[in-house]
Amino acid sequence: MTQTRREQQREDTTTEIKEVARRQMAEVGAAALSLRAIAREMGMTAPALYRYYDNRDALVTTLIVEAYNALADAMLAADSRVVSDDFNGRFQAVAFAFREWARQHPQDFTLIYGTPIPGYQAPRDQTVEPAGRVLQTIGFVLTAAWQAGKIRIPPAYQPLPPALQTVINDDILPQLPENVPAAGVALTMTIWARLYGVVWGELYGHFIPGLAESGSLYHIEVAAIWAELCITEA
Amino acid sequence: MTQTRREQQREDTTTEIKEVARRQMAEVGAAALSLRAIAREMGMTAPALYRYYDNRDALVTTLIVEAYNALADAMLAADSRVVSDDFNGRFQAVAFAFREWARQHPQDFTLIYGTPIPGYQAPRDQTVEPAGRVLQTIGFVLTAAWQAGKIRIPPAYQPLPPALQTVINDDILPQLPENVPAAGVALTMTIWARLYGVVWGELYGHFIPGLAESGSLYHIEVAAIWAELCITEA
DNA sequence: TGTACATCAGTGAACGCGCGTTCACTGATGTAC
DNA sequence: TGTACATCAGTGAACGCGCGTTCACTGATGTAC
Repeated sequence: MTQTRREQQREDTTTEIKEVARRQMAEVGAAALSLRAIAREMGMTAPALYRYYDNRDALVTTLIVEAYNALADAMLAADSRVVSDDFNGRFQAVAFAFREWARQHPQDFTLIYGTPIPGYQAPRDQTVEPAGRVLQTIGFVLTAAWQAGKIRIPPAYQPLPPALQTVINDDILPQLPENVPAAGVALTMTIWARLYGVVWGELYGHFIPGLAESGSLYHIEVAAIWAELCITEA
Repeated sequence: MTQTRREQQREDTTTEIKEVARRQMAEVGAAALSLRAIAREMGMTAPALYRYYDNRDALVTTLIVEAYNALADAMLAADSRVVSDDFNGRFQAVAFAFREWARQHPQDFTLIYGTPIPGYQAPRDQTVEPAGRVLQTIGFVLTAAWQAGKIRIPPAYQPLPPALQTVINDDILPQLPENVPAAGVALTMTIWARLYGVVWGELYGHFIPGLAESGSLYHIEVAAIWAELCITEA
């Protein structure tokens, strides 16, 4: 089924709106994203944008969903480039893809993981699933390594506090493959937090200015995470 | 030296401006902090605020500096409430004070560690020192525990990558007490990142909705950090 | 192939609102003699 | 204790700018016969 000229143009314009929006987020921040400014940069008038998005929030939602998906895809792609039984290699690949994507798309990374936009409420039915994909990508590698007997779940995760155990059992595990242990879900989340914390700190200078480029701290952290999990045969 | 009525009033008004500003940050976010809105809420006209702050950015800088200091003070106070040779207890106290303060002052926590305000450039000569106090509070406890031989610096930190080693030696160590090892500085920063990552994730729902209240994940993470550092005598 | 009609992208004016900052000013508070 | 003067908090009008969204419209693209 081929596209008519009109459909083609509509697609192009939609793409351009998102591109311009992302560029503007980099300049003025997501909170100040302005339909009028986007239209101006595109040489259109603002009301024309309402042909493409119901309102400003709908555009933001699209940007958020695409950002989560792009990040998860980048991580999955990195994982697939490593031999599947090199679990340390796969974890490193996924972890560095996370950082790389953040550095290449700081405005998108900030959109999804930075301060929420005041007054904007993300529609859960659209954003929850893509947001979960990022965590699942980390969890996927960990699960594989764990099932292969190459990593352990640290003692601090066992037993889980009852409240956490319940939430994970009820809300999370049903949506995951079988054989994923509840403690592994908790572990995945804290590992995400570790990666995120260092990337964010590098990105916005919460450590030492000028340190971000090298990524030294991130290298150390990724190595430390694996060392903590890895089962070394004496 | 007693204050005149005028000085007293000036102080009160200055305090009130900051209070109102913080409340507004909670509502609309730091990026949308508005002098006119603050004045309105105080029953004044906007130009009057220029008697107290040179401009909007000057007010923001004050809020940032006070937030860093309040957080560091809360952590130091928590530390001082624990017997000084109970290093695990002190670390837990400091770590939980960090989380508690974030939960009680989410707008201030977001101001200092969230997305930077677009167009606002923090004056380094005012913000760097207070920002450092937070990291130093963590480092202070770790250093004491390390000097007492109770914790080790994990192998991933030794040797440090040369670039990192150089920056720490040149820019950081001169401002710290003697006997602080360079690897300890790096460790302090990644530990901050771990605490920060979990707190941020809880605060803005990047894990599981409804999980934040219990703090289960944070408990696990704090325990896991100490377990990784602790030297257990067999 | 040609004509009549439907679709829909984009316009331009308007509504009602917000902002930071400046300026000349009023009037209360504080001070020096 | 009383008077003259200096200080300074706060006002109100103005400048020049921004925003999201609505509405009635024009004119090009696509479609059915």
